[in-house]
Amino acid sequence: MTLFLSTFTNKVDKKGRVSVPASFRAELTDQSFQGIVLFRSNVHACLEGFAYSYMQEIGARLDDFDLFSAEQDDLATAIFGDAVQLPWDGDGRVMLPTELVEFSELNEKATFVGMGRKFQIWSPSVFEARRESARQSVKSKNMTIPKGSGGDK
Amino acid sequence: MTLFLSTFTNKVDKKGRVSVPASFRAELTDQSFQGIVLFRSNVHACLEGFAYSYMQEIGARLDDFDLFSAEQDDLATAIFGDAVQLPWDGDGRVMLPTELVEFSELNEKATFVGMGRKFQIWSPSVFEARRESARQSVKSKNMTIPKGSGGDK
DNA sequence: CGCTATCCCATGTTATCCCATATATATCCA
DNA sequence: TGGATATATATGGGATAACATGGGATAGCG
Repeated sequence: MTLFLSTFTNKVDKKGRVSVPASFRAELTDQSFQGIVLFRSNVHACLEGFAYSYMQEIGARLDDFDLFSAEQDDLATAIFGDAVQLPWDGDGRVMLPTELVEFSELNEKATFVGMGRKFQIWSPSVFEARRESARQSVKSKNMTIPKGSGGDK
Repeated sequence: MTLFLSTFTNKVDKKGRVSVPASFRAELTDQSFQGIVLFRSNVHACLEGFAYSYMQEIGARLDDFDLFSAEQDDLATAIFGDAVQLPWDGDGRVMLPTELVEFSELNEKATFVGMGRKFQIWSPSVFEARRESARQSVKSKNMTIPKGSGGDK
């Protein structure tokens, strides 16, 4: 099972290419498609990345809906229509489409954030702000982690 | 397993030809018929495209209806009766029949929308509205994709 | 014969491939 | 232990192929 961990910041070259962190690639070697699938986040100014196999899984689940039903149509349009399929080259780099670069404000560097089954791609400066706001939120609302989980790192 | 992803907008030239996106073609190379199967959507002002193999599966699903039921008859007529087989040329272009062009208001550009097992072809401007409505619908109705391959929807 | 679709080739743009280099970490042997 | 050599990763850039598109030539069909 794929598990994306840790944070890496790589350079976006003038061709629009960026190296996918090697440890992320290692999680994705056994799939039919050599690359990643990206979406725009509908919450933050960042991109969300998934394994191609994860998309296949969603495709299979959508088959449980009635063909031509309104739900199936809406979901398929919102999910698959918005997805972008990016193969990597021999050196593990992908080409970020300009729309996605603009959307997530990736000017010269891209921060890959592992989030388990998925990962996110941020502009480093935007991500710093996001990380800080998350920290503040946890602090002010006095959030805690429910018992049973492993504890702080 | 075929999986149509992302959206592509291509030009319709004065001969009525459109390039089928290369990534879509790649999903369809292994079939006996070199081309796509199209018919008019029963819901939207767009065209629906399928892999030939998926048409066979639809046929199988239709068998779940009573052989002479009114619904089976209606669906079979709407889907199979309306279907058009379009072979592509050496460069991956298909000729859109004028009835289909008029039905879906494809004047000079055509937007191919990946929807997993199938894809749709829209007039770009019409699709913009559709995309927004699909997003809203997913959001407001709180739609989710069922977990696992089980039956719940 | 005239219309239209199919085939074929040309073109510009852009992505992909491939190799070179830098840097860091790991490995090995004296 | 030290120092030199390997391995993996990230990055830069030139050569090449792929793709979308235009248009002419040819073949089929009415």
